[in-house]
Amino acid sequence: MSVAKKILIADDEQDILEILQFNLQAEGYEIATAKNGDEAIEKARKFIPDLIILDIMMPYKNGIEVCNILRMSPQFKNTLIIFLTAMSDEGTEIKGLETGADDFITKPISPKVIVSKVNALFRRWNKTETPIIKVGDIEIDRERYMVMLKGEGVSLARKEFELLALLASRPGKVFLRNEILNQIWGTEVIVGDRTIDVHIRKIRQKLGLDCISTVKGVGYKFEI
Amino acid sequence: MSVAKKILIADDEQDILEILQFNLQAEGYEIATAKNGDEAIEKARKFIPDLIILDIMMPYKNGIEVCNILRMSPQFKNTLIIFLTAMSDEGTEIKGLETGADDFITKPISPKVIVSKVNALFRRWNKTETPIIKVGDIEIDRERYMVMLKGEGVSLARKEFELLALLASRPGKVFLRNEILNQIWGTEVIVGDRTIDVHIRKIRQKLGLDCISTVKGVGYKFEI
DNA sequence: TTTTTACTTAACAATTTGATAATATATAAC
DNA sequence: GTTATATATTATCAAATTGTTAAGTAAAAA
Repeated sequence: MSVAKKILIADDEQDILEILQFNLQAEGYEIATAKNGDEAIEKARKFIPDLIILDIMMPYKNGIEVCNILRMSPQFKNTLIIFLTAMSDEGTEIKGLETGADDFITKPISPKVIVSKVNALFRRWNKTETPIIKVGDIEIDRERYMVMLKGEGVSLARKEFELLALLASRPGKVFLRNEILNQIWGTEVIVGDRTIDVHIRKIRQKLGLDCISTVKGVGYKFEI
Repeated sequence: MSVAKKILIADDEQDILEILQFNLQAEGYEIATAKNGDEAIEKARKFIPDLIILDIMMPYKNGIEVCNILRMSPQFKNTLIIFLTAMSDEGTEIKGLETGADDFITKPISPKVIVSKVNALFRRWNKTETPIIKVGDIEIDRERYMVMLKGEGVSLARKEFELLALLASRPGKVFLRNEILNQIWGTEVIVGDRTIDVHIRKIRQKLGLDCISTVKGVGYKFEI
């Protein structure tokens, strides 16, 4: 199973924020919210979402401005952006699409429609995006199920690979043991306490590199 | 620039057909039109469009039915489909997306919006599919159903050929067993667990070359 | 009809993987 | 420094996965 996709929602109406947050969380997405343009930019930089839902009309920088600013930085070149627009102002819609938005949704919004669109966007996006993670000397190619260490291929078993890919998907972030269990083993399967350790050990052994560090009492993190 | 992309538009309202045709033609697309569901299917088979714009409400098979029928044939597995829906009938929209549509547009339509969406979709989908795949010493001609190995023709049975062509369509990518089953056998047919293995074995045998590698617990990939 | 070909399945061998138990080691708390 | 707790390490074994061969079936070709 892959990592939960992150979505940032920016809207000045509290109701909409809550409705969207609730519905998208129920689909398994990880959500952050912002109440205005400036906050949206700030949160985007911290949260690094895969998708940003931007209301066009917001105080302190509108959605289009936010989109333009974010798109300038290479970090957000490939981030999906959906605009939320109050009326069917055609000019705005077009402008939005040309700014680099990937879709737009007209208010009043319907939770089901939004969830559908979001799912569809990710489905499509998954196909085109290259799932390669590069950190330092390590290159993790989820499509090829390959790990390259200084150009040399290292062969990991499935669980090992998935575990490494999970940790490396967000270098620096500490993954709780529970998080790891949920992501790799799912909620149904129950495995013993030492299972994660053993897999971690095998990864360390095979990579011969100290890139996974233990945070005692908490979990593990990937770092160079 | 490559060959003009082909778009089939199916709608029972003459006005809409004309407006869309005019606008999309102006963008350089090659257009075919249909006035009802049956005609849409017929034209699709002849015209082999890259994108189909389907009105939901049409006489003789509605858009969803057309979509379902087309998606059954592997020829249209990767064709883009956009639904055109009259009112924001939420249920229909959802159903459409789950049927395999890639997007939907709500009437009343705006030519500009549609052109934008179409352009955006193609931009995203721009994975040029060549009928001939060349990797190393191997040449796979999907049109002629022929495999050449170092200039020598190798004769593969149909399933073998399709399997090889699928794997070779993206060298390096690991295809999950499920993916393979869906692509080659379709969702309806159910075959045993060892079927894929046996075909893989035959391909390996006939090619006498180690170009398909197993990723245990995951699937197979084509590599030189 | 007979023969050939393509496809699928069954059965078993070979291999790999994943989980656990048992023990050792490190780290934090006292 | 000692104790308690968490993690590391290793070996072992069961389960899951794939490889291989042979054989059966149905459709196409001769």
